[in-house]
Amino acid sequence: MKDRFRLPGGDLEYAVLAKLWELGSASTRDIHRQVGEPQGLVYTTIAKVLDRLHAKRLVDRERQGVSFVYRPRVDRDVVERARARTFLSRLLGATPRSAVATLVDAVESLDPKLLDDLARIVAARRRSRHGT
Amino acid sequence: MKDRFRLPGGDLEYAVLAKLWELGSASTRDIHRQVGEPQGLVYTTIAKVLDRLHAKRLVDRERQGVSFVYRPRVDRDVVERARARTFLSRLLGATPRSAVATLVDAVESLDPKLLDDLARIVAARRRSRHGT
DNA sequence: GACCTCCTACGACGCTCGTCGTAGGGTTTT
DNA sequence: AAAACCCTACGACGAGCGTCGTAGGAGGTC
Repeated sequence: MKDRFRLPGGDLEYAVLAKLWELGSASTRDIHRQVGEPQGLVYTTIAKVLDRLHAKRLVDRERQGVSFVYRPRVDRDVVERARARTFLSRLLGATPRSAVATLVDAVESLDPKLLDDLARIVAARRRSRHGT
Repeated sequence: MKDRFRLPGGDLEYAVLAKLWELGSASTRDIHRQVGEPQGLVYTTIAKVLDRLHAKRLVDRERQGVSFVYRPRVDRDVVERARARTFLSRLLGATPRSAVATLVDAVESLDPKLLDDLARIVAARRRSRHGT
């Protein structure tokens, strides 16, 4: 029975969590400097986000003197997969077929180079499926 | 100077809008029967959503006797493209490269058949790019 | 010891979206 | 006309998130 967690619902939550994956572990101050400050966010904003991440059981925290040190509690892959699924099923909704084209358009318009990555990855996935 | 609108932010808003595109025009009652009732939603919920869609300038309404008849004010393509871009840039975020793979995984896990559509569409897009 | 600094805890607020409830005003039915 | 019905307008509420402000503790500095 695996411990449940709730996905990060917003972009800031996700950015903070991503930074934690990157750093392995970090204090509120660390995260604030690296994620909050560049966006002009106040210290307590980051503290609150970390708090919610903790409430969602996405991170562990450990007291270190006065402050907390946070570290991810869930594998990045697991969260990212779930997140991608959530986004995608919302986007594709009821008519996946026709929406796939729109999705590809969006990928292209975001950065045409991504089309190459996309082609490569799709090809690989399909190949490995045939063997399955 | 094109008239601005705000994207539908939630799934219900989007579903209602999609139904309007499908029908061309419809009364609140129509939409309620086709979208609300199947989900157990009360009439006023749909009325409110339509109201917000109107406030977002996504639909026009016209009085017809006592009730309103709504019709889309913005092309489906335009909204869907914008929507896809929004979702995608949130999903891909800062590290598009690695996230594309996750995206493809999600597509596959949603419905493996979509991989074929995806491959086809990507191929077509890349071909037409080379000519560009 | 008085003071300054840093950290967390807690609560607030605004905005969005899903979801209703209710009031008030026409329309239809009896 | 009275009763029943339907429609919109308006307001509410809760949850999720981003965003702060402030209180109060714990430790270091003068």
